[in-house]
Amino acid sequence: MAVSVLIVEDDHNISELLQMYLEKEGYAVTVAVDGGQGLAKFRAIKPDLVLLDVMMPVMDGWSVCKAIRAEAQTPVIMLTAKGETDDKVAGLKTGADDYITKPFEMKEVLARIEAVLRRASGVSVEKKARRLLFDKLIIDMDAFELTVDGRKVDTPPKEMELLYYLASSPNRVYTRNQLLDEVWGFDYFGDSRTVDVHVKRLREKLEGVSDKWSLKTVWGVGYKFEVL
Amino acid sequence: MAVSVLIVEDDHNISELLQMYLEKEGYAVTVAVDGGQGLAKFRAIKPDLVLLDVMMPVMDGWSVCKAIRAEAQTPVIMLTAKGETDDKVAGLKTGADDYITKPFEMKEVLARIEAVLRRASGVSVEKKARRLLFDKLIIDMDAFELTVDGRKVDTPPKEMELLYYLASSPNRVYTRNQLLDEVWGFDYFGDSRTVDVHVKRLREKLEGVSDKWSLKTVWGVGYKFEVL
DNA sequence: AATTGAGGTGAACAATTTGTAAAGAGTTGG
DNA sequence: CCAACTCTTTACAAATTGTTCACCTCAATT
Repeated sequence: MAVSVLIVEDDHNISELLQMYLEKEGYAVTVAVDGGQGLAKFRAIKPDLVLLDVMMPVMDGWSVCKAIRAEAQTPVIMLTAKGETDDKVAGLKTGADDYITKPFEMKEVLARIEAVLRRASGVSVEKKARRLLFDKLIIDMDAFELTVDGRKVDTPPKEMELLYYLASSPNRVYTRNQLLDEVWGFDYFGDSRTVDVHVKRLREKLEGVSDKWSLKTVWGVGYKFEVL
Repeated sequence: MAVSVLIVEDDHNISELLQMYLEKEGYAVTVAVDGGQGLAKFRAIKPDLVLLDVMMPVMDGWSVCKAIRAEAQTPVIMLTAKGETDDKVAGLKTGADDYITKPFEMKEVLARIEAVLRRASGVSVEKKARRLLFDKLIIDMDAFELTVDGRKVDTPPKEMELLYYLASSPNRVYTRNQLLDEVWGFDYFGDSRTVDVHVKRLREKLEGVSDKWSLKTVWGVGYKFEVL
């Protein structure tokens, strides 16, 4: 059963962006464009979590939050512009579980949603392994360390994330565009050859280390982390 | 089984704030709005701990405390307004276990509750170590002291907490935003570069002391306390 | 074998991130 | 209320990474 999220946000650009990203992650997303509609949809669908913009005409986020709190314990994450809220106590009183300051990164939003859901419990959020082990290779995203043949190898963020992503699904091929979407973010607009360069640099660090795995090119398609 | 706390407080703002924070920490909270109700609820639910406002109409905190003491050893923490210092003397007689002066910080309340519960024992509060030991480094959050190479080093609160947080999970990277959330509080809205400055000042105190650990920057990600 | 398009590679350049100093704001204790 | 201390912000230089581009190599197809 999918986890459902209600987005209450009057800025169409933002809500669309959120919706796209969350749906990609497997959430069932519903969007409301103002406080009143938000409350109505909240009652109708009883979502597992609410993303709530603070600044909205007519009925602002705090009021909606308070109303939601009056009838359910559904976790609420407020979307606030920086400096928008001076009164932290007021915020806490209306019962928000977390805040996200605009402008935000999608990765942060996802992380917070998972954190809040985990805290609120009841809803289980399955977690991916943050540490991948292969022959003479450890990809540790918690420590953000790449260990090759027992030695730590300094590796920049993009390379780490790319390798982690590929190695998370061994033997599966990804096109450059898929990798750009997943590792760089779907809002990235750049040359797909950028992927090649990162693969090349990863290969410099990884080649000849083990014959049990390798970063392979699938001609005309993309790349994969092949494990024998 | 959750630890239960009874809050006896006539100021609705304060009790609500306390309740919210404590519930977030996993406590089962019950609120009473005056002394009489407090005593009734105390008898009904037999909480593990009582937070008791001193200034209340009709039946004040001291009377309630005395009544509680007459029938149980349940730990009691008194909430006193600043300037009611004479209350401390009275408090000793009525058997309160601790005092918190308004206005208080939630962190302090949580710390005291845990301290009192630990002292009173019987109730087990699984706790993180408040004292971390590394080569030539002692981070003691109970004494709030940092000992580097055998010498006490005067260290401001934020730096202590930041170091403690990082050192609590050695080798794990935290982003600036995660650190702001955990150390500064999730309702903190400020520049993430503030973290950098605190790290810098910590480094001044810590650099060159031991080769077994260090405060490392993970470029593009954040910071970690690395232990070899 | 030639052709064509995809991938490899090195280097330049651009963009981002971090270290640091210093100033100003905020707090605390006497 | 002042003095001392702490925290936050800001600015700029330095370091590092990310991106693009040109050119070369290689694979598949005819």
